[in-house]
Amino acid sequence: MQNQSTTNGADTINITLTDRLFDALQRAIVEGEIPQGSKISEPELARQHGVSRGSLREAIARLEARKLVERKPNLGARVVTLSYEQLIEIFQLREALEGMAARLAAQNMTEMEIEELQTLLQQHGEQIAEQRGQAYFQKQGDLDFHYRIVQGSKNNQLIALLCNDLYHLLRMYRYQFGMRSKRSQQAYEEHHYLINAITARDAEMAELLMRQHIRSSRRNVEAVFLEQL
Amino acid sequence: MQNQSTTNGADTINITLTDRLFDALQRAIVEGEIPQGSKISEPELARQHGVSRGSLREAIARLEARKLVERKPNLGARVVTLSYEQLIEIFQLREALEGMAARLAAQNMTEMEIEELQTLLQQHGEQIAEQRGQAYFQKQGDLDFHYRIVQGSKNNQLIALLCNDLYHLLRMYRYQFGMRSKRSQQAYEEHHYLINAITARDAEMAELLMRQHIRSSRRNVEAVFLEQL
DNA sequence: TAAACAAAATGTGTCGACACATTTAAAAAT
DNA sequence: ATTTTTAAATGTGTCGACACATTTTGTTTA
Repeated sequence: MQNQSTTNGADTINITLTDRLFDALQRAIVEGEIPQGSKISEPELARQHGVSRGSLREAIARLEARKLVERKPNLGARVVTLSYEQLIEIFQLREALEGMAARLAAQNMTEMEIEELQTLLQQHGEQIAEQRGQAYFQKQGDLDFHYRIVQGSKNNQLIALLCNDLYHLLRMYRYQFGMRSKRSQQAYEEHHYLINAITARDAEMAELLMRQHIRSSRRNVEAVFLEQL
Repeated sequence: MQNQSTTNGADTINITLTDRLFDALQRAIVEGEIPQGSKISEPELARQHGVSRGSLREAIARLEARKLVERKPNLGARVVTLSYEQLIEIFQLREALEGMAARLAAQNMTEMEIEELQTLLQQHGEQIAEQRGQAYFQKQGDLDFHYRIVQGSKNNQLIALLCNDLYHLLRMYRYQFGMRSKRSQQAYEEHHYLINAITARDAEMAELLMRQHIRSSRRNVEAVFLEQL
């Protein structure tokens, strides 16, 4: 999930210049190094990275496909501006997609994958118990868990959509909105219910629980936002 | 739904060369003019369309983002090869996404939009009754209906995903696999139930019915495929 | 004849340059 | 001083050219 090279399955590691550029720019945008809404000057960026405009342009085109930048003809490209409304829309998307992923995972994960998932969850539990490790858990642990379930669906369309397209946009929100949440304990419990449903191969229940889980997460975000106003 | 110019919202109509190229290539691929799995030679295609390789390359990059072509570094681009497995995966995606769209549409469509949808459906009914108009109905009518519901969700992420990304890939399957179905009468009835749920603002039911509708459609495809073997 | 190698041909990745559009700065007019 | 017009500057869209990788062809060798 962390640093996949986007284009290649696994064969060739990050060869082309455009690939590296794309990864670099994506990181810079997601982490806010290049701020929201800022205009991207092709000549300047190309110079900064020591590449030609052509290569840069292809990289920008890919960023556009992932909805990290918006481009208007003859006016150039701007980094997207995140909004509360869009975040809610994304949560609705995730509810539908990851719900289906959980359903399929309950049907298609191997016994070994399920065991590994249980092990992972157990580690999370220990971390929470030990150090009340909120930091790690919510930032990486939650993502890991969801990631494995998506993979477990064995549906390549779903996997590509969630792990390539949506994932980075979501990461951008986490970075730039902070996304603090005191839900780690509850999230852990919800993960637990989910894994039980998957272990029991109860697809219907798995989907239901995943949707509830994501909806709870959304409500938490809504609450955090409201108290900020 | 038919020939939107992809990049622009509505302001500027298809200006850049790359835009036109992209639309032309997309059409050619979807309709099978450029056959599945065929290799794309950049110099040749560029010459045929009378453009430079640079412009063509950007167009190909967009096609890649829509999963209509696959590209491997230093080996070039190929038109995707459609498969039964992938089609099933797409149906699962649609079940999740359009189900959510129906749910949201029941909540967010205006009264006027609902009335228009009813009018549209009524027209479909007449066409079916009159001429047993299978041809039109299944090809365009069904798409129109689904399209309006997706729009009615008012969720821009969902709309972009379904109407831009997935739509053309699905169209490609319809073109190249034939996709004949004797389900038009039943599909019409299912649309009827759906519109009733939306009119009653019953979001839960709308999602359920849409998912059933798409699942039926998938089963029909599965059946057609099995009898072809 | 088949396999291994070498050389030519083709194709992709990357670059720099030019034409036109847009924005910014300056000058003119009210 | 404010607005309109004009000109300079910057930026995007498009092109053609070169370097390197891959494929194809032809040649040599077993």
